[in-house]
Amino acid sequence: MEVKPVKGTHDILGSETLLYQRIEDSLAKIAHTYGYLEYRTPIIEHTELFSRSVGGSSDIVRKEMYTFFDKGNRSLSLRPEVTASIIRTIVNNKLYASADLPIKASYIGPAFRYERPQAGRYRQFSQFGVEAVGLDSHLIDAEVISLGYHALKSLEFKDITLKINTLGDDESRNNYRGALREYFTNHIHSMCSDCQERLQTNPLRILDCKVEEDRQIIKGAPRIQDFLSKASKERFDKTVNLLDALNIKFDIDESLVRGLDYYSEVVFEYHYIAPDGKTIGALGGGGHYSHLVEELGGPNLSGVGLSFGIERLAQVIASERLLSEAFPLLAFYVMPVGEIDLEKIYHITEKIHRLGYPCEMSYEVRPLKTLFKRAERRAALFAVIVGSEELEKNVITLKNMRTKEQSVVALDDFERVAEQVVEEEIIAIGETR
RNA sequence: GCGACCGUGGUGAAGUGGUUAACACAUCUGGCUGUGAACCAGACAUUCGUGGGUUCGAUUCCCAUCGAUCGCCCCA
Repeated sequence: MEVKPVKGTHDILGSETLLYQRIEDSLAKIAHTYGYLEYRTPIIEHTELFSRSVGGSSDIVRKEMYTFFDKGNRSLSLRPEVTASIIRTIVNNKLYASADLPIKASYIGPAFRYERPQAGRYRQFSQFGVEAVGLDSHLIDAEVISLGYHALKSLEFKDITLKINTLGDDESRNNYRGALREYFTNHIHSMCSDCQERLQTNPLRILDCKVEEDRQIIKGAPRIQDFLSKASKERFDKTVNLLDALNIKFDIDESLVRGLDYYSEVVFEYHYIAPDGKTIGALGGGGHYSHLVEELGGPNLSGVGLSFGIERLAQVIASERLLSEAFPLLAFYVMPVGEIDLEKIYHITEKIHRLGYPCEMSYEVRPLKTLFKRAERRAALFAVIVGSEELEKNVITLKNMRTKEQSVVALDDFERVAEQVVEEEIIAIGETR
């Protein structure tokens, strides 16, 4: 009986992995540029960590967590996101006491949510993100938003929609939440069942509802802008003005709420709309949090963070053919010809490995026709043809797969020729793209 | 959690209640002792996701189940 992969998981194989590595390298580099160092935390945590951070009223905690009891009867969960773990380790290690603030952490790794898989959504997926903890300023909010924006730019995304909103501070939100409850209570009988539930749990979420009839009602709802405290309003204006000055385009979207309970003040999401109009939800998003550190047992420090879904990035990059030039190729494919000692061919191949070039040999003698097909499949730059004629003279026949030009090279001279010819070919290929 | 649609070889796929399950690509063998094309001949699914039912007979009809894909919800 064949064993299938677990629903919502996926294998990443061979050349696809090259794309993932390319994306991850690019993201890590951006984070490093902004001064964020990578933190690696476990993928299993005490369930309590997430119920206290992500929030008991969030869908993520209520119905999407992989929760189980271990043999010591501890309730553990696979992490549905990484922010909580980063904050936990900052608190555990009391980094706030010794490090300069803000503490800047980046992360990359798997997260798990039990949802129905669909386009750009998996039960195990990878997140990249950053957290800046311990500085309460529009400067750091803008920095994180800018970092995300430029991360997408570095991956050659062109049409990014950046949505921004503010949820205000505690005072603003309490007042606003009360006003929303009051408003929607009068209309709730004609609204969808989800909204009826949201009215109890988190009325802010009603603003996100996609049901057409409900949207009409939502249009008349009170707006957060009218309930913002002076401090929140000023802070948001400063953030937005700074982004303007940085030449980052964004849309203010008052319906943007986000499903994790710990956010306050600025929140944002990055969206991509394909030329054919298709979307796959948010590529990434984040926001500011005021009480998360305290909630997890640390001092009263605020933070701001963002995260991206690697699979979603990869999906767009693959379908829009971004980054197509970036993949490493096989430099040499070694082809044995005729009746020949394959060990001698292997020695030549080993020599090329020692020089540091990606290289493979055919482990069997096949018609050259077949070997050329294999070389093509491997996107090899050069064929190295070796038969008894070559072995006798201590040479190899070197053929450029693209131009089909062919020359005979002395084995003793191979290192020098290879260096020159590979470099030239990489440049030439770059120019034809 | 709700809904739609699908499940035939390595891949893309056609098909029918009844005897050899099309076709194409890929792969392999040979025609052709060493150069990527083309051509020719041949090989390649004891079997149509899994389990059950209807039937003389099921890949085809029915039910269940699992899985893929997509939409809603939510989010990455």
